[in-house]
Amino acid sequence: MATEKPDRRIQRTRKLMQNALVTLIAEKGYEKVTIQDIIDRANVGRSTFYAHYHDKEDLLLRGVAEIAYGDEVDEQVAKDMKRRNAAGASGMLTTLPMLTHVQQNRQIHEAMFRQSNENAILEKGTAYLYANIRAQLTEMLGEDHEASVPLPFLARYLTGGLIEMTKWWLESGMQLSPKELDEMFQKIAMPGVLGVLGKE
Amino acid sequence: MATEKPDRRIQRTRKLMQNALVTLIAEKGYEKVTIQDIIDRANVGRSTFYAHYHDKEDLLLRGVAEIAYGDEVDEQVAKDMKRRNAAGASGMLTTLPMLTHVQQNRQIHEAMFRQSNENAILEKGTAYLYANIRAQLTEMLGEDHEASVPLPFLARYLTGGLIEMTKWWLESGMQLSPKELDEMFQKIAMPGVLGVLGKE
DNA sequence: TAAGTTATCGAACATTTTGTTCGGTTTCTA
DNA sequence: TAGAAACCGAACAAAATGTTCGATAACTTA
Repeated sequence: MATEKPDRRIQRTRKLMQNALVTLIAEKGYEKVTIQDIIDRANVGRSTFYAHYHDKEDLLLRGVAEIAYGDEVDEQVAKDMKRRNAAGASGMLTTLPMLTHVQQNRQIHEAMFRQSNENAILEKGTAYLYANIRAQLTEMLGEDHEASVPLPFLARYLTGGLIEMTKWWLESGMQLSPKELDEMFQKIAMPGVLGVLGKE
Repeated sequence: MATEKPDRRIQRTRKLMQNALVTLIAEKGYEKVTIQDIIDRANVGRSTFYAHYHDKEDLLLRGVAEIAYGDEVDEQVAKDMKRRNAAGASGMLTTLPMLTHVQQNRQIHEAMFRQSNENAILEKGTAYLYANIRAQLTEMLGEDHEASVPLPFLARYLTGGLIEMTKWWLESGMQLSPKELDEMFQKIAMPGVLGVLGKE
């Protein structure tokens, strides 16, 4: 599958630049990282950078992202999924391998999410939505009940689902009315919500 | 609440720059938009831009984001929520006002999501996760059943929830084990999934 | 291990983008 | 209509990007 291993110098240089980018993102955020920062941290020449990657994003995608979501990971997850099928775990989605993978590659994922927080306007919208949802959940729960999962966790989950659902809506040309979309959302979200809130 | 209305020239100039940024993001993506692009499109002087905003992100946050998630919007949603409470719609989350708002401010939201797609590494991870989830759903559904919502919609919703949940996990210091997190996810997600797949 | 290939270095350079300054002009408010 | 405030735009400094090329160092393979 993988082509022959390249020259050692190439491997070294690329790994140096990949690590440099990841740690720099963790420190100051993706946008604020300059090429100069990267080559200083990696201690490689300027022209060397451009010999490997076209620009910063190229390094991120072809370099860093492959560590997190390349072929090796795919194989690992595929293996874990087979094991899950063998164990006969139907009625649930297999997400454990992915969560384990996040734990094992924590730094890369922190860099990844750190970058996502740089989307200022989306972050503001997300925070707004989260606060709204969380308030509603608190109200729904009342004082006499206790949820079987942390409320912030539940609110974050719903916020993320709602936003991704909205992206789908826009990307697919807004064929549905807000009312139709809302009904679909209630249908897939509420059973689980009512369950953990002890309100079934 | 709102302070006295500023000079007309200020209102005009800011609106021009805000619109310029939104349309430019829609065209070429946030990162590729330069200050020069903005002032050309808005047809204002260079120094004028810096008289109002510190940089591009400042315009996005203090300018554009306020249109989408400022005080006026808050009031609107609050009003709609009160109406919903009056209608006694318990057992569901109030998201319809937000969806309507997205529909009414489509261009801004498209710009917002367009920017989020510029996070190359997160996008790759999301696409990977989406493909995985969608495949699992297809398998779970089988051939004899039909889902009551579009499968891509469901898969996107779950993907978004899963990612936001993971961000929460990391941000809160990874206190829980992958197994515990997975169990919580199954608990809140699966009832709705099994419901729409007709597998209860 | 020697020969030949390939990667890296680093300085120099053109280009682009950013951010600031300031005197002159236009537009607003009262 | 007079004074205040905003806008213009050219000119500039500084920072970052991206390219080139000859010299040097490191690797591979026979």
